[in-house]
Amino acid sequence: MAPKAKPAHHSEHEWEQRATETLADSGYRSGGARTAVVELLAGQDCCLSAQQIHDRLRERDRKVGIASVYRALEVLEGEELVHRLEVGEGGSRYEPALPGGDHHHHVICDDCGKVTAFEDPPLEDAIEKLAGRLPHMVSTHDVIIHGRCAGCS
Amino acid sequence: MAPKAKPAHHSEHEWEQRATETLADSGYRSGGARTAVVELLAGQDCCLSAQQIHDRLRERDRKVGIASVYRALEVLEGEELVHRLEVGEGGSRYEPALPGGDHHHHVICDDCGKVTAFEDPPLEDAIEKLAGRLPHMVSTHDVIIHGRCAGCS
DNA sequence: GTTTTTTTGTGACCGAGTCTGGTTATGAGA
DNA sequence: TCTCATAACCAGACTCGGTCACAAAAAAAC
Repeated sequence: MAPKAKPAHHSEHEWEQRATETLADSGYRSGGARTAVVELLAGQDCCLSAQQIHDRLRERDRKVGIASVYRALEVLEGEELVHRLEVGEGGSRYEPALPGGDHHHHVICDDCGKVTAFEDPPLEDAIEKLAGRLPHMVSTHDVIIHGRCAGCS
Repeated sequence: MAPKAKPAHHSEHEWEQRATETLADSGYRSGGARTAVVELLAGQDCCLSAQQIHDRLRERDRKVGIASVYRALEVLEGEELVHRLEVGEGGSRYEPALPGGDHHHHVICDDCGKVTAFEDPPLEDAIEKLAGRLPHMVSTHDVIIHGRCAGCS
């Protein structure tokens, strides 16, 4: 029902490959910092903050500047390769955008701050129908559920 | 379908009254700044940023400090009288919380930044059912739809 | 009206995110 | 392979939303 953390499977490498190609096609050069960010994100399935990305890269001895992380994320978001979401607590989070609307949403524990992903087809359905009724050109959507996780009750 | 800006009607005064009572019951004294914030919010039906609240109060010659605005909002959120939401673009927004789950969600135009409210019973329904399936004690939820408004297309 | 306690405003402060300038790496063309 | 224009990089300065600390002002309690 609520897949916790899917183990690495092929779609992640697919994403990395797609990302690399898309960036090249759009005329971006292959610098170290951006590549490192793409590699890290590829191995990740749920959202990370820019700071987390920065820290993890340093742990792996990829000394990229924080500004480069933001720049890379900005480019990736522009190419619709990552999805940025605001999750409260001041600060955006980023996750790889999988193709074909295959996406999940997030539950936040207001106690411990833990973020968990979930998928729910009926919810997607309701949103899709709703999108047709709005006078907007709908591109993406985020659903954020607040509550208290099992551990904090 | 998507009510733009409902004219002031009784529920707003109800909210103001309820807010005042709740605050008094919880032992808060009636200072000028918090009262001003409550009054302003009561006349508002959709979300405002702290900065917007601060500015509008100054326009009305209520010289409240920005810290007081944040403090008032923090208290009101704690009493579940206002709902805080993250809408992107760095910064929270606040709106009066109407009783009984009677709430709306928001569409953001990624071009001009305009925020519009909408209601959608089927969506609420899907979320309610989903909440039962999650291992969390769900308290609130936000749905944020990104797109391009009619004016920006 | 005096005392006690909350509330308020100011200004210093913090941290996420952005911008800038100078440096380094990339890739295309000779 | 060498050159060179340009993209990408990093560090550090800066912006801006939000918080903290503290002294002054205002409520309630007496």
